[in-house]
Amino acid sequence: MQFDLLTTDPASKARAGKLTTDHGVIETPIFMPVGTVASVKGVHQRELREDIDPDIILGNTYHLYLRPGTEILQKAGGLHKFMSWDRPILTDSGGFQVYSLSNRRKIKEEGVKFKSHVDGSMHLFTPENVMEIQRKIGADIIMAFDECTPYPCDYRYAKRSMHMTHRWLDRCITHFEKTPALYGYEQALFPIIQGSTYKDLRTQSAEYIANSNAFGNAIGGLSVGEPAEEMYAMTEVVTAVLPEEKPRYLMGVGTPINILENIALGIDMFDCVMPTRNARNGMLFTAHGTINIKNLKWEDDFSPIDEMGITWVDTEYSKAYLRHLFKCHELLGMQIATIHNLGFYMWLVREARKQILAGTFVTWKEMMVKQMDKRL
RNA sequence: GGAAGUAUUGAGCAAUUGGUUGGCUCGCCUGACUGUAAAUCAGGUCUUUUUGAAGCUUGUAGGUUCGAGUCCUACUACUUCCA
Repeated sequence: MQFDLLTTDPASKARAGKLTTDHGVIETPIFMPVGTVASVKGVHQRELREDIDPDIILGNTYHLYLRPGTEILQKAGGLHKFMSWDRPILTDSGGFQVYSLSNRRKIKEEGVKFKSHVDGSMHLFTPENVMEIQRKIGADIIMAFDECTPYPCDYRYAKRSMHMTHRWLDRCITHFEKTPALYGYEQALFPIIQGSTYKDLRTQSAEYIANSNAFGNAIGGLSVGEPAEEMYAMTEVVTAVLPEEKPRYLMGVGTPINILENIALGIDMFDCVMPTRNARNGMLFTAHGTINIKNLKWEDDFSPIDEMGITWVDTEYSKAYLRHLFKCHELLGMQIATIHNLGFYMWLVREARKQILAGTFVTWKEMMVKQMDKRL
């Protein structure tokens, strides 16, 4: 696996790079669609490949461990084969579930005891077994097991949690190095910076994570409800510490505007459920603002979903038709909206990359941020 | 022609022995959604009002009663059964 930093924007900290994996090249900055349980909800792999065309997608360790389980995934020959996706995959470790399933788990130094949201059974996640599970899932990039703290989070807790995440990282690395890749291609482990919204903790965590000398570095614990300004402030603090020559992944972000702002701060990789989830709930992202397609005002608007026509669905279908599908709870509506949103997100990061390479990123970004900050 | 039953806010249902109907579900309208317990969740949805609040309401018209969606009478509409 290799990361080549191609350009750094002179007017910002934005970067364009190239991450080469055994499953293909990832051009950064990149947005990674989320496919939690071995499916990017609402789209076929063929549509994903041909219409949306992301360089990499996400899976989730906690969810895949529960269903179908590591045994099945191993029998299948790994997640790529199981889900028929031959491009790169990144798996999150389950650290986010420590946060989002907070009422069904207990955190200890040893690890986290989970009550399954599927059948209520008890499971223990430790840095060690999370590495093993991720080896068996077989994603190209795997994540360290961390605690994603909520917002707001008091300083003492954030500090204690951060240190535990660091200790967990050491255990992750030790165990990762002890366990071989199972399917004949390389896997890289990304450590995760925590520290909530405290600059000193973030700096400290970034230093610790940078010292682990991993292939790439991730920023976690953001986009959990804090104001965007705080998120940007934390990104800035952290990127100042992280090595230039390694990819930086901001986990769980975000809105199109969040993504552009964080690209400007030096982030290379993003993932977020927003384009897919919001699509299923009737929200469309466009270059000119967001659309709630369920709104009455689209009832007789026969103009294309999106004049830009990034994906074929944009011009194939009208707003009135898409609204109709949503009002009737037709599955097709969610599929169309998902293809549209993911197509738009991919266009956004690809265009950002072009602008960075052309040296025009900042002007373009300012224009886009202004333009997208609207409801249609 | 005869008999029985039903009538509540867009729809469908609820509402103690008569004791504040405006409660529920759906629909509709509007929000929300950031490493997916999410095709989910929240709010609104009789009228007037900017809020606060005020007012009207259980097919129609009467009656009994301190008090009627609930009991009685007539009418109207619908449903079912018998001719």
